[in-house]
Amino acid sequence: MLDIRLFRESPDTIKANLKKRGWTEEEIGIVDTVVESDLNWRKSRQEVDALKHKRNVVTEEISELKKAGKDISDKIKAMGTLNEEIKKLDESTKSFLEKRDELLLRIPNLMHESVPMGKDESENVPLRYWGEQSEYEFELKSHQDIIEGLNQGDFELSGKTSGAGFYFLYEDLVMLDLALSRFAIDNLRSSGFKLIEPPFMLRKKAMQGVVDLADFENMLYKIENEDLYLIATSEHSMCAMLMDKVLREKDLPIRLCGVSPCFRKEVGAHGIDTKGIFRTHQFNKVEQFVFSTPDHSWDEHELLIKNAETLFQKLEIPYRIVNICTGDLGGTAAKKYDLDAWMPRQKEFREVVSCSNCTDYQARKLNIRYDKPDGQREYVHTINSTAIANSRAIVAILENYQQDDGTVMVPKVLRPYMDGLEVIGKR
RNA sequence: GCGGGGAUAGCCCAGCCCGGUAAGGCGCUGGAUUGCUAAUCCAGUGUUCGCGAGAACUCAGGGGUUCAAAUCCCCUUCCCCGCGCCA
Repeated sequence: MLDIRLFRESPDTIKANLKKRGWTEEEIGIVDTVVESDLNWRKSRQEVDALKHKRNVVTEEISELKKAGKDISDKIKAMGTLNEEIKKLDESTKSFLEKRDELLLRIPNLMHESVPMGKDESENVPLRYWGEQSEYEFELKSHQDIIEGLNQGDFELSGKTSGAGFYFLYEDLVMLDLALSRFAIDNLRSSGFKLIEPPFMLRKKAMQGVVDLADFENMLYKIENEDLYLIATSEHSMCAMLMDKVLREKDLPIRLCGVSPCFRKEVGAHGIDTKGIFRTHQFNKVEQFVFSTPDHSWDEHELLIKNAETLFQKLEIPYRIVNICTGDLGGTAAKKYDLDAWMPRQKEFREVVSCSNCTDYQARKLNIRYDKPDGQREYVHTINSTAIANSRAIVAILENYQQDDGTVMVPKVLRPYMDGLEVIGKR
């Protein structure tokens, strides 16, 4: 969430940001409502503080009188009515604050100036391209057909057991999945990232600090009768793991490499991706996550996207980097790059990596701060990026590395992780 | 799941029995002193409100008793030890 001080000092900054994000004038009115409830709270707070001060003074007097052995019944009587007033006023003060904070949670992050203006994903801006798109002399197959044709997985069985959006993978594709994880892990660890296997479920309090409110409805699976949600990425666990902590500046940046399955409801997802493994309710992913000082978070953001690019370059899969525009940027991020891999069969670039700087938006919700040498205490910045989203990387490999006989070459860098296997054939 | 012990500031820890408004240490910051460093000494070091003087809050979270709660009572969460169950 945003700093309440910004609403007091510069509400127009927030309004301009909302406008860029495509909010209507009416929706932008929420900013004034926040300012108003903040004023109400502060006013009410001052009144109740004055009464509490009075109470503390009387308490002190009673203590003195009692020591002196004098009568205190008058004082105690006055205290009764005072306490009633305080209780009443305390409740309304609390409700003003709750209203303010509830509204505050609905207001998205301030965007970086380099985020391009645009109404939706069609106006995202490609920044650079890498790799050469191969020429194919034969008719390319979809990744689903390749998987089923080679008997390396099954979607009908998973449909029966679990519904659409799940998959069974067999043999070489399982090994490929594991190889991708290990490939990404080894690269990140050698760059100094700390390897983490996190909890796959989080309490609401922790989850709320990391995600948008809407995500609870559209993305997250809840465990029945428990205060637990399945993570949709290890970003969630890694970000929440330091909630309520005060870090030291010398320990920053903290660079983490998370490995976990990801669970997503994908409400609203429909159409071409219903079959196959491109968009699923469950997949494995290696994630980069950084806690940084505000001064360095933009450097870290660039570092993470570079790391992701390095992985795809080593996999020899053509891609482009896209700067996500104002109208398509999620509420938590201040700026986001996508890495879109070239899919020769679909003849288009598809998102396989997403890299966001959330600045202090998550840190403020989770209360993650750091001590500066001058004694000041500030919120950290959080930056996250996919390293490899395995199922999507597999799709990219199947599309790019397929051969005319229906088999698929294994990218060279993955072969050491697959007992030297060079070609995925029929099982 | 059962029994016992815990949760206090960035970290460690006292106070709880016996209610009177968070002590001390470490670390960090500033200052003094000193060829330099170290050591030593002094001061500061939770959150919020207030232009300010100042004030309120803060002892895992919530409720209660009381003029007054870190302290007494109840509920919840988490951690540790033992038992049980278990990949």
